[in-house]
Amino acid sequence: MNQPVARTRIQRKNIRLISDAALSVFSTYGFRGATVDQIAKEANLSKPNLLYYFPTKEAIHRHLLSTLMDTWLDPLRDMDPDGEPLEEILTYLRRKLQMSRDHPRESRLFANEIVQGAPHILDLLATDLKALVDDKAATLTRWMDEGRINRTDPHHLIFSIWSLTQHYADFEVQVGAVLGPEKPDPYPEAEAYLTTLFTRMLTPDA
Amino acid sequence: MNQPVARTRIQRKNIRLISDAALSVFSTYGFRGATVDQIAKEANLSKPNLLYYFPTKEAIHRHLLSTLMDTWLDPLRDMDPDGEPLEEILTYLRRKLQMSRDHPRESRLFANEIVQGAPHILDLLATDLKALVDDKAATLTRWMDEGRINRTDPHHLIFSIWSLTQHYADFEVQVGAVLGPEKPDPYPEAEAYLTTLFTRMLTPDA
DNA sequence: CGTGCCTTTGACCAAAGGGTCAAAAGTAAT
DNA sequence: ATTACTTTTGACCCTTTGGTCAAAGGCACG
Repeated sequence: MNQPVARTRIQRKNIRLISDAALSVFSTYGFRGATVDQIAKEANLSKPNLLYYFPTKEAIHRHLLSTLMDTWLDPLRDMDPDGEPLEEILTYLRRKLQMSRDHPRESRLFANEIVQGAPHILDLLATDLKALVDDKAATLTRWMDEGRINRTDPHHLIFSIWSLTQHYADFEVQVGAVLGPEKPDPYPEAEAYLTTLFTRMLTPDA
Repeated sequence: MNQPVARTRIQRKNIRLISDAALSVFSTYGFRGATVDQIAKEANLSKPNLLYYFPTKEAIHRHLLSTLMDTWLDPLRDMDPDGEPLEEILTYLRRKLQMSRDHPRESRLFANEIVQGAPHILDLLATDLKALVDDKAATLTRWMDEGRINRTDPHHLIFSIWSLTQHYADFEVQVGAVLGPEKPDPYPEAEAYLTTLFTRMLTPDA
């Protein structure tokens, strides 16, 4: 059971339980701050039972990160070079925002990992992620060359979409504290604000 | 030595050493992931010696957070209700970006704290920070009423400045990995990009 | 129902962690 | 040089933590 390639029904169920529990715990405390006991308790398993499915704490963490990495980048991957530029970018923006709303723990897992120096995925960032971003940046540059969106730095454009959307998941408690209890769901306003922001930024000058 | 009110030269020196070391360690591993031994080693002190100045690990962390909180909010506090709106906002933006560049560890300390649910400062966020933001949001709203900047959601405008600027400190390794080693300093481009972004967003339509 | 495999667990271990303490080593002012 | 005070340290303690192991308890299938 070194890599969790689930064969039986029980395995599938428990690996799902553990992954979910670990996601909660790692995203709340970071890798070093999380404990195996805590994950086990959250999953309603005994610690040795948990370690029967994943040999080490690191293996659980690795499993989560690699499972999530792909999902996380899908929206960017799906940005269509042949689509209508502004529409493609706004769709990307909205999908990212939707991911913050629907999967805040996943977002915070990555946030923890990266804030802490990305010790477990630094190589992936410098290879896979860089390649994808460079590719999409080239598409953005072409759109700018064609005069279909305003000229600007494509990499920083992408960074800005990341930071703005992930902020609502990663800094959820701060957003909640500042907006106060009478505004429990900031996402509708966020979407309107961000749509305007990028529309104004990118719509070609007359 | 319950609260570090430095009296002697040695105390001042060691409290400075400890604070600096603790900043590095807490900002890299989060509160629970950090160890007292590690902070002590980083400060070139023995563990008992460190604990002579701060009674507990929590006390060091509290000391850092409360010391930094004020500094951190100064740029927003300084946004002048009687100034030129766009200029005030862009100055705020640039000062925040400068803080990310000059004090990335401080930024990551807060990022860790807030990503992990802000257990130690949640009350401050809901009181002091909320009050300050609400106050400045009112100023922004007035500027919009006066037609001096475009109308938009003032709270989300502030959130966007936070997220965009802090991104460069908090996600430093990711930015570095994506831009690659030949672009070691992203800040000039970031400043140009963000200036354009907010200028386009806020300059009143003709 | 018996056999063989999968799953679960209580007991245990060594290392690391936060923190204490009494005694030693400095420091400063007389 | 003495005195009174501050600073530093080695040794120690208890708890938490990541991980092991052998034995017990299920489960499926002929």
